[in-house]
Amino acid sequence: MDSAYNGEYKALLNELIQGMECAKQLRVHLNSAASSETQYFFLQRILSSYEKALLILKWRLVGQSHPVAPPLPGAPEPSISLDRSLDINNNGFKEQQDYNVSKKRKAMPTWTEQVRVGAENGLEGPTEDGYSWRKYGQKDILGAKYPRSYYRCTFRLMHNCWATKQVQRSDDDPTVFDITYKGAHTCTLAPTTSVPPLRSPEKQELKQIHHQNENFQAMQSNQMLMNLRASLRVNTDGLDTKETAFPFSFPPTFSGLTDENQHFQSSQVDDNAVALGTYSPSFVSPTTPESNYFSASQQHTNAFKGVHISSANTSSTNSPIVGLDLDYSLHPATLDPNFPFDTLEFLT
DNA sequence: TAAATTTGACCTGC
DNA sequence: GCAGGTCAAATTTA
Repeated sequence: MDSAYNGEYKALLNELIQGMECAKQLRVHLNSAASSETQYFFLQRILSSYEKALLILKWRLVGQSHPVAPPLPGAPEPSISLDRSLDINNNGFKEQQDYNVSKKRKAMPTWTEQVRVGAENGLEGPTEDGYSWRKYGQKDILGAKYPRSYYRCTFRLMHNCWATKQVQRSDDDPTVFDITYKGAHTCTLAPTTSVPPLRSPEKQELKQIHHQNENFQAMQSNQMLMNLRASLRVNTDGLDTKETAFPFSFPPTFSGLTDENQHFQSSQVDDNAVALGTYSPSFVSPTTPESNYFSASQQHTNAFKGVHISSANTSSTNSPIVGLDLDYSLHPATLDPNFPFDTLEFLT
């Protein structure tokens, strides 16, 4: 197995894991009567993971490295388009005869993503995809309410990177951006963090929308924290057996609500729960308050488990039922299944 | 002052 | 000929 194949395999595995994780989240949100926007967000993430996984498989099947790791810097790309609505047949793959190598601009590999500007991704959506872009044009598109912006890789000259992307705001939903990527990046040594932030109109609009959402989310989070604090029950069935070998992964950290002073007592825990000590909520997701994240630690083994606690307000009782899912363990080899966890706390 | 964005002109493909 | 895509000079920003 060569290194390129290793990289593709890992990327594929990563996409599938992400898709599975999002499906789990969606299931939780469906059961907890979360907002349709939250459910839509996870649905989009699942679809995106499937598309990227298919993209990787597709390139492997035609004997090419996928666009994340192109075969040769600056080389013309094979004629492959992944526009979901046009080019993928019933099997999800295009006919082999269409893979003609062409030097035409339109022949570059193309794929499209739809990104909703919302609480979950905020500014990390359309403009923060891990690469550095420079705007080189903007055009009014016939029949479209909003102009289309054209970006190319900042390192086109430095690293001969010919990746471009087009960003267009949806007519129907101004919070949705259609992003079309063309060409592969060959500038993996040039992370976004080394480049000053973009000053595009999209960025400014995104900031405004994000700011408007923040106040509402903080209010939601406070209410959720109070509800959870008032009636927390933890069901730890199967806590020590549901481990996986996948890397530990939590949602991005938000700089929003933090409350270090609130503690839940272990007396609030079900009889079948392991001794968890005190709960120290220091973080509640402001974006998905129905779902809050904890970590449970075993200090004697220096290991901890990722624990996903969700609350579902039931109509028959005033107490929200809190279910506990063990998602991933960071160091499964070092976990002692017979030893209780020392703490259960919100992630920060 | 360097780097990024804007915008009108030009190019390309259908 | 038209619409979309790109170029490059002018302008703006940090």
